[in-house]
Amino acid sequence: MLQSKLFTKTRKEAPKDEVAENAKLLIRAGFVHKEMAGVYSYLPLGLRVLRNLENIIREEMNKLGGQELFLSALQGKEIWEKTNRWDDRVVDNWFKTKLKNNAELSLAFTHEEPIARIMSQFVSSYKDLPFSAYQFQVKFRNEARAKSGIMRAREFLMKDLYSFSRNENEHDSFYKKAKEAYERIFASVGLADVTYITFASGGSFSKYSHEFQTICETGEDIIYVSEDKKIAVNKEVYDDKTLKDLGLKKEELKEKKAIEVGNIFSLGTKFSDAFNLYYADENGEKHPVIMGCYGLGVSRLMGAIVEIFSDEKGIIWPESVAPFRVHLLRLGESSEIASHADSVYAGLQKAGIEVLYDERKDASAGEKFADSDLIGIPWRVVVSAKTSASGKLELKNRKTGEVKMINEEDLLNHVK
RNA sequence: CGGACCGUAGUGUAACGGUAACAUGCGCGAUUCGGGUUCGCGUGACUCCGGGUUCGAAUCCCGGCGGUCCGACCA
Repeated sequence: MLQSKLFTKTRKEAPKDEVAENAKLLIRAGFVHKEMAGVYSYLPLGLRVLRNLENIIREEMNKLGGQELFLSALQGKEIWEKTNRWDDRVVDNWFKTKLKNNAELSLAFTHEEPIARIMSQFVSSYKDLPFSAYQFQVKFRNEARAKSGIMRAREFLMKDLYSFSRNENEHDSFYKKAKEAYERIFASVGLADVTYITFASGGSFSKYSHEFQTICETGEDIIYVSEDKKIAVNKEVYDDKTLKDLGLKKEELKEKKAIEVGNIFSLGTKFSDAFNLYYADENGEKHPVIMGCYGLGVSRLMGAIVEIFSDEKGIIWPESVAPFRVHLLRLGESSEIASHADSVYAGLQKAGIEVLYDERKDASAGEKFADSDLIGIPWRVVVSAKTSASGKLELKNRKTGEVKMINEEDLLNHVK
C-alpha cells in the first residue's frame, strides 16, 4: 500500500474530548473515526487490525469445530417474549424500533434466542449433536454512558459462539476446550501475561461463568488476581464462600482493574426449553439440548491492545495484529533512492509481506519517522542516501527500538 | 439515569458585553532533505440550534441538542 494513496492522515493532536488513550491514538493515527459517543467507524488501517483479530479468532473457533454463520442484526419481538427478556425492566439497554406496520423489533444485543430457534429446526436426533456455531457480528447496546473510547461502545464487533451438547459431560468437555481456545487467542495477540481467567457470576445454570479479564488501568472491572495460580475472582462474587470454593486465600490475591475481553457461560436448558430444542436419543427418548455461549469483544480487544501496547510516540502493534508488517520509508528524492526503495517494496510484496510504503515526496524525514512511530507497524525499513551509500538497509523494531543496518538479501529473514 | 464541566475554521487554542485572533492543516512559491525544517502569499468558523436581555452577544439569561468526566448501570 502506498502511503500517499492512503486516504487517512495522521494528526498531531487528538480531539479534546477524547480522554481514553486508545481513542486518542487510534484517531490520531487514522484507524478510526468517531461518529458520536460510543460509536466509531473503522477506517482502512483500523479494519485491517479488526480483520487480523477476526482471523486469529476464526482459526481457533474452527479448530473447536465451530461453523461460521451470520445472524441478523434486526430481531423480532416474539422470540424474546418466549424467554421473558423483551420487557425493558428485564433488559434495559436495547435499541428498539418499529416497522411501518407498527410491529416491534430490536437491534441485536445478543443472539441466544435467534440461534436456539434456528437450531430447533435442524436438530432432532442425537446424530445431529454435538454442534457449535459462531459469528462475527455488530452488537448494539444502549449504554447509559459510553466511555473508554472503543472499549465501551454502543455499537461494537463481537464474536459469539454457541455450543449445543447432548448432556452435561459433553458440554463440560466442550466448555473446557473453548476455554483453552480463548487462552490461545489471548496468547497470540500478546496478552497472555496480563489476561486472567476470572470467576464471575454464573447466572441460573452454573455457579460461575468465566471471564477473560485483561489487566488495564482503564478497565472498568475490579478483580482479585492470584498471580501464582493465574486465575482471578471478579469483585461481584468476591466473598468467603467463593474463595473457599476455589481454594484461594485472601492474602494471595491482589486487587486490579481490568477490562473484560471475553466471557463464557453455561446456559443449561433455558433456551432449549423455550424453543423446543430437543433431541431423541438412541431409544427415542427426548432430551433438551445443553447450550453454552462464548463471547469475545473484537473491537474491545483492539482497544485493550492499544491501551497496553503504546508509548509516548504512538501505538506498538503486536506482530500478529498489526495493519502491516513492514513500514518502508523512503527518504530523499533522488532517482537512485527512489528506484532502490521501489525495488525493496516490490521484493517484499513478492514475498507476500504486507508493506505500507511511505513514498511521499512532500513529507520530511522527521514527519515520516513520527508517523511511523504513531501508526506502530512492527518493522520499519529505511531507504535513504545514507543506506544507499553503505549498500545496506536500516531496520528498526518498533517495540524494542533496536536499529540495525542489514544487507538487503537478509531483509526477509528478519521480517518474515 | 443523578451530578459537574464544556460546545469558536478539518484539528488544537484565544478574544473585558464592542472589527472573531493564533497555531496546525490545506493550496501556491521558495528553502531544507535522518526526527513533525524555515519563510512568504493564500484558504478556511454568519462562534451547536432556538429564543430572550442589550444601542451592541462567542461572551449574560432560558430551553433544546451534542460532548467529556464522576457516580449508578453494564442480565
